Amino acid sequence: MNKMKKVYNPQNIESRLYKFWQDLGIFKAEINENKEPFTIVIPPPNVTGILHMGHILNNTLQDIMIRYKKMQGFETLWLPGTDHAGIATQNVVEKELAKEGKTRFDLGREKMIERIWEWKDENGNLIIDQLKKLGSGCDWSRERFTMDEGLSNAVKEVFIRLYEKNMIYKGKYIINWCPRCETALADDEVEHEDKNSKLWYIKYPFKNDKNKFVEVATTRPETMLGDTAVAVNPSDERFKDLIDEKVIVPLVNREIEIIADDFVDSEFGTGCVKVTPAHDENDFEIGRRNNLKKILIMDEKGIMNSNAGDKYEGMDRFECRKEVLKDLEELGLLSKIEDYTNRVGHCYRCDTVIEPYLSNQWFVRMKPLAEKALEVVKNGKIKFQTPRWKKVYINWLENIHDWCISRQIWWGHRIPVYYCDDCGETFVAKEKPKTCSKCGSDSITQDSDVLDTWFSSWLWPFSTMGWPENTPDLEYFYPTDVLITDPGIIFFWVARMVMAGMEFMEEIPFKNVYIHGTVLDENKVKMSKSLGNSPDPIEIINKFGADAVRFSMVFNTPKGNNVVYSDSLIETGRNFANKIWNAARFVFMNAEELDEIPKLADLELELVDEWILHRLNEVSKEISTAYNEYRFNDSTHIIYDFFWNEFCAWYLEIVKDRIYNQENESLKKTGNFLILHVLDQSLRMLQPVMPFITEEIWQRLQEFYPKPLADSILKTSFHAYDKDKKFSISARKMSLLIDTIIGIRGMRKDMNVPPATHVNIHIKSIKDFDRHTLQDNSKYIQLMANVDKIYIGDDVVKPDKSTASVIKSIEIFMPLEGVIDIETERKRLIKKLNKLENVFAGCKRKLENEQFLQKAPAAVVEKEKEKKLELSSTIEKLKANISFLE
RNA sequence: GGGUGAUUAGCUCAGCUGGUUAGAGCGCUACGUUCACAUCGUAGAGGUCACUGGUUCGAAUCCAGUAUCACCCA
Repeated sequence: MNKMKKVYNPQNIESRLYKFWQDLGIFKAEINENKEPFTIVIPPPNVTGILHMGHILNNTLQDIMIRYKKMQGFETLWLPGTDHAGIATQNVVEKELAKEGKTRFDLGREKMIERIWEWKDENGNLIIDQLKKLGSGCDWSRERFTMDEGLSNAVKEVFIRLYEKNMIYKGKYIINWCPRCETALADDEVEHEDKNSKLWYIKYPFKNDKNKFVEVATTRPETMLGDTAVAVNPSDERFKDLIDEKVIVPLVNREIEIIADDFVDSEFGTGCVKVTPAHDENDFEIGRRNNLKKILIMDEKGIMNSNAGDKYEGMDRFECRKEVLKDLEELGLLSKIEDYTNRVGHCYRCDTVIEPYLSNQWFVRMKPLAEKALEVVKNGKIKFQTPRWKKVYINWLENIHDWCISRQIWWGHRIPVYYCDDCGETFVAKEKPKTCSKCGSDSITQDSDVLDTWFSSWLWPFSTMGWPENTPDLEYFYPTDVLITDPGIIFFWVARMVMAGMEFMEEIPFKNVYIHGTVLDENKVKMSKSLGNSPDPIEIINKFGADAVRFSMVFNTPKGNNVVYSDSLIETGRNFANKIWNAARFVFMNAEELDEIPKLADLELELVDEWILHRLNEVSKEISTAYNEYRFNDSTHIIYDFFWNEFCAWYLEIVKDRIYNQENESLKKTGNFLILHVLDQSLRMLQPVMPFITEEIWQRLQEFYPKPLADSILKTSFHAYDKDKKFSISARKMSLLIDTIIGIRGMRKDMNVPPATHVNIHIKSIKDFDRHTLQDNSKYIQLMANVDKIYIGDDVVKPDKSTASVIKSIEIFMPLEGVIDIETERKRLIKKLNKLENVFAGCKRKLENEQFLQKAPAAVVEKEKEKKLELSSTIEKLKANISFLE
């Protein structure tokens, strides 16, 4: 066997093992009718993306479920892939082009798309490789990309089906326009940011009396150039008489009317609102209700056009804002400027300020889709494992707007709509028609827009499995079991995937949704690319090991809550990995190879053996339950405590003596087997979280078995809870011994007795159970508390010059020639006494309360009585020991 | 403006359907290198569970309100 280094170094081990798993084909899912499937589709990362800390958490959780379920005997599939990220990817390549002094228009559509494919082939795999470094057990043979042929076909299919059901329409509406990307965006692609801004009050003169004005307030004064009305609330008494009056829009000298509309909030500004139907969503609605003209005053780049007037034409929108204000000021029409905080929309891909813009776009009618998506969540068919997000989901769907799906870019799925250049007829089809069925023309042009990237990823749970074909994969693996993702994506994915699943598969896409927390930096700020506050996870993996990163993230992320990241967090995992490594190292240094694997029933067990088997059994149940309930955080704490504190700190320490000194061959054999057995079982329970180190050690462990159990730990099974393997009495005994040992250690410390100094101990114990337990296992006490001679009896008396301690009903005395300081000793005991007396008082009060005795459950009352009895016994003994000191 | 959540040890947080002597990790203090591990061991200090009411025999836990903070949507 290779010698194990004193400190665990994950560096070489991890990459070697990932290759080992792939060579074994261990992540490859096969359709197997004898097994139940367990499926997860990855929320496809962006092809331009690089791994950030959120991905680490997200993919670790998915991997844990996959690995755990695999060991539970499920046929597991974790289907990976990436999405094409239309705007983002095109932006990346446009930036490259800019360096060469070119734009996409220099290349032309076809060449540009070719160029992006090249970029994708070269760089698109970065994030996939990073996922492998993390250890993700994805089935890479099934890897998908949203622009694969199959997935593209699914997109066309869906567009056509919706179009034919009249659920897709084209129309001129206000949409979110990014003047830099020069495309429309959906509502949820806009990020709102609080901005310290101004509210400008502008006077519009009346047509008939240039010395009278109405005053409006606005945060975007440049839009006044496109105003086609001023609106007031019809019930606002102040302005009743003004309705239908005509006013003049300054600077452009347009004559507009004062109209009445319920939408106007009388409290806001002056109560009179300027209306710009072509540049504001609410104004658009007002315009629609009142039949107003819609005047577009800027172009696709955010440059003012001729409608803005000669003076402003050609100016950038923000430049124009300054000019407009200056000019109004000069005319004396700017009456007031107030500080104002408003929410300004920004493009989620390039952070440019969004312009609400009147534009001809394609939309999906969402209401009918939303209804079904609401139903399956409300009736519990889809379960949110973190329930607070269910409310967010429902709230969004109940207030849903139609979805703008067209984008004015080139990279993506081109809209499968064709127009006859001659007669204008529209065709919706997967392939371009050769001739126009109406006029026979062969001059046919495809719609130039592409579809929103999310229009392909909402199909992901089934398009990746071959839909619209009815494939065996779809038959077997769909619906998937759980979607694990972060809250930012509830609308983009979760909700839309449910809609798509219900609409096209007539079946939910996943049975569970697990929304995990967000990774924050040390100042509790969300990590983001633009802030640059996210560390490079790969550097962290290189520094600490993937296992350490995985473990630490899960260990520190409570269910559904955020995690505050710092490097020191990862030290928890690194230290734990090192602990596991060294425990294994100890086992391997001391264990002897087994000729055969013994049956537990044939082994002679002593107390500590029964105890550790008992704990192993209980812990395996707790962990399984935790995983099944998606309590990842709990599961890591349970295994951490068991391994570190119970197995290492107690079992291994006690069993050392047996291995080194014991003469009883039978017990020696037990110890030898159990250190291997408990290590083996612990590794299996840890495997989902820390796959690398557990595999590495487990492989080495095989050398102690007559023959290897399997070629990978992933092919073994998780420890199954056995209710017949409870050793409750032994657990009680062990806990008494542990309390006693800790008590003695505390006495040493309190009395400043160096650990190396041997002491003798006298224990008085009246209860038979306690006394026998202590007597039968006194060697544990000697070993673990470093005690020489030990006297245990019901008639033990306190030796001269000794310090005392009372543990429940047990009195412990430690003779200390010459070192006892009466005052120190008194303080020690009185401190303990005070604490217990407080507890006792509370206990007594409860039991004297008639209501409590009558109304509390009998078991609770009984427990309280026992507690009181025990406390009074301890207190009595403490008092006696204090009185000895007087 | 609407919605969702948070407030427990110096820091980051657990504490599920009310009954614990309120826990963990990190940090802190003291002591410790008889060799699995100093990425360690042993022992310890540290909390009016944001505030005010209410329900209850009993509230960190349930309800209402107040304050502060965070996130999402308009």
